[in-house]
Amino acid sequence: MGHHSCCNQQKVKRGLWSPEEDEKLVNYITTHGYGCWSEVPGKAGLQRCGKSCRLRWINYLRPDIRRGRFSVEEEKLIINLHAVVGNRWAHIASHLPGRTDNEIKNYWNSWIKKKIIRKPINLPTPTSNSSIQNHMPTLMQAGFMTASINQLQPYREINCYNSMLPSSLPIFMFDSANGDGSVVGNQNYEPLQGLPPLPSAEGSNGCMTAGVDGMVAVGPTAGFVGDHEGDTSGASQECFDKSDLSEWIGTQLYEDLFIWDQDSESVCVVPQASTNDASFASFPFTL
DNA sequence: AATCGATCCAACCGCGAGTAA
DNA sequence: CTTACTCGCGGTTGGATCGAT
Repeated sequence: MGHHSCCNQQKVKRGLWSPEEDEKLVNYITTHGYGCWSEVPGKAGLQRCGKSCRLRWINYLRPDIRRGRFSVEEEKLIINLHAVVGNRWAHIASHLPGRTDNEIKNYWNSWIKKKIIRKPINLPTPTSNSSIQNHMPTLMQAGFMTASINQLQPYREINCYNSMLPSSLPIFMFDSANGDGSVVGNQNYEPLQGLPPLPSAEGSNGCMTAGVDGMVAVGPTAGFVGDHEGDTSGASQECFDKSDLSEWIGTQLYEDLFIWDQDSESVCVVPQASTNDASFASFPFTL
């Protein structure tokens, strides 16, 4: 495509920066500052566009930049922040002094590739929900954290595999009786402490529509997951909006989550870092 | 040593927001 | 109100590097 508007009137160099260009930019910025990036190339004697200068300075040349591998603490912080704000890299970077949004984004994308790209596995034909339970080790071996929902009915029907789940794994059900999505607990039916109430569920604002015997599972870094496969109520397949759930999700991190839908006799996988419906739907496992 | 696929990451692109004229 | 322009952001690309064979 075309160049930036700020580059149209001049012949600009592109590609990697040379040490000489870096030196010119650093010398100019350190003595004059950068009030207007579009003026920087001309005044600094660079055949670059202002946008390129800005990017080079912010991502590489500024003195407070921190390079090298991310520490464990930084990694945790990135994961936690991503669970809250999603792909708002600049926001995440603002919490990590010396790190750039670009660096964090690159790190995250490569991390994602390592963590979530897995091949589908063959699952056995279930005769009952317990048969799924029998094969949980297989799923675990394949690298998935697993959970199972006996029936997608109100929360009292939750049937999970307690020993295989972290105690903090949040599962919350949409209560069709009162249109309230406020029931939150872990697989032991214990309410999770210190969590704010779920956002109100209103179909018009991206939250799950009232009246659906739906289920929402908070996946790993996902903000939301759609309601269950096989829902024939005709109601919305809308999800809780990620931003609405961000406070609730907080700093939790989970591995892939298996959801067993008895109605459709299928298992769906909520992949790590799934961030939308499409991603959810792209991992169906029909038995 | 050579080859080649995988991975990394610096840089580019397009878009939206803000703002001045 | 409209237009033009700049800045900043997130998504994407492609060259450089790494590692396995």
